Amino acid sequence: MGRAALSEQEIQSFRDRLVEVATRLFVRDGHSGVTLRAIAREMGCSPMTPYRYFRDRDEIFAAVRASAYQAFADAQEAAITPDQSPLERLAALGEAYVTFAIESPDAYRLQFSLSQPSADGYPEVREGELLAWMPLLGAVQAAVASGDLEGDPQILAHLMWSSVHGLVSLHLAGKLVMGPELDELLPHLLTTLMLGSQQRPADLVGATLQGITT
Amino acid sequence: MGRAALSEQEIQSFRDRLVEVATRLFVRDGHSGVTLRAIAREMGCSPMTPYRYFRDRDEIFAAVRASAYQAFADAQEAAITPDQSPLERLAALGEAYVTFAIESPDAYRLQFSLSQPSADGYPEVREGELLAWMPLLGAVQAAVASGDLEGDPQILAHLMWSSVHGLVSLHLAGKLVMGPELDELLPHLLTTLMLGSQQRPADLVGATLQGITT
DNA sequence: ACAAAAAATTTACTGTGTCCAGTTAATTCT
DNA sequence: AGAATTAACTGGACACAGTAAATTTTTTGT
Repeated sequence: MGRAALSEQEIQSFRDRLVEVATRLFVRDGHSGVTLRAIAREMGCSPMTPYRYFRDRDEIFAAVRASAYQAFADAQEAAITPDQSPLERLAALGEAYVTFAIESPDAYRLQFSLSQPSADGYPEVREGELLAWMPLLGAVQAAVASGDLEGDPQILAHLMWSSVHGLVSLHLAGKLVMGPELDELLPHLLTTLMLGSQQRPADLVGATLQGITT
Repeated sequence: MGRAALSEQEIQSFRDRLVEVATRLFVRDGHSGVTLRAIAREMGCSPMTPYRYFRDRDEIFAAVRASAYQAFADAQEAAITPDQSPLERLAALGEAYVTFAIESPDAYRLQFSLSQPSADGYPEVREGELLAWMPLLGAVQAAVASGDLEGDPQILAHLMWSSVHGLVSLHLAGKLVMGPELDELLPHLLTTLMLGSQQRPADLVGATLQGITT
């Protein structure tokens, strides 16, 4: 009949390459440096070619975001080792979270900036979010199961996530310049959250976390 | 000689009107709806006229941001009443914080979104940030002075701010759809933070805050 | 009334995302 | 092998953005 349609494999490969290029541009030139035309120039194709593989600009950015989430989830997974106690694991996840945000601020911005278009209609993005969320949830569940923390794991995990996110977020936005810095605040935040979420003697939990986060 | 230069008063009045118009557009059409041309159309002047009063687009947005901070600071101030205990005051500030963010999500985004250009070089924005920060810092200082909380007020205030900011931030980004909602998380967050920041019997502080935030 | 100077507008330029019409290239049927 | 079909791609427009330069309008002192 006619020309064969692109195979799933070809489509995926083009998409992957484009996401890679877009990410590089993002890191190099920041948010406003990533234009369809710049991507196309960098890929050696016409500005319209990407439209065969993505509906529009938003879908391209959704793919880049999904990829960023994947990298983030990997970093979270990598922070986990079998020998950690639940609290140690929580502290390690917090550390990894902050480290990722500091080392890849653009990726982090891409994932969490408020002016990002919502993930509705982009299941890959939602999927990435869930993937990145699992390690923390698992660690909190373990901590509750072991009696290190008390409360609903879903709620506790949300509190920790949002708190650390808020801290990182303000740091990246350059709003922590007056007064204490991120390095100083993170241990305080973690210990405060832990202390507020359990019944054990405060000095015990505090000592455990201080040993990890400093 | 020639024509008189614009008085300081005229300049300020034009700027104020423009910020007002821009804010309205922001609320109505969202981030991408606010263009210089739309502002000019709405103000009944040519697209170039604003350039007499602002250096460029960034400076316009800085003015809008400063104004948003002002409104935010006002909301914080309004949440304070003389008869509140330190802990009640903290809870009230947290409530007011969240309420403002929910009711004026665009203003909030404008202030805190990560992809916002930094406040460097825009002293009015920095000033607004400081203004919005003072009530919380004051309340924390009072709470430490009264013995309700323990620790460095600067650090404690930062922890509270960033935690609540993180929560609101994730909510506005639509990332709290799975599991617990903002209404449920906020009281938990506040009590957890308070409990983690003091030595008093947990049930006492918890009861006080639960009474306020629900 | 006139000249000069500042304000405001018009025009034009570059760069954006995207639509549309035309072109190229690959595959299959005869 | 050759023709027909059809998907992939290209290049050129368009509408919109921010803004620089030139131009016009308005206001004021003489």
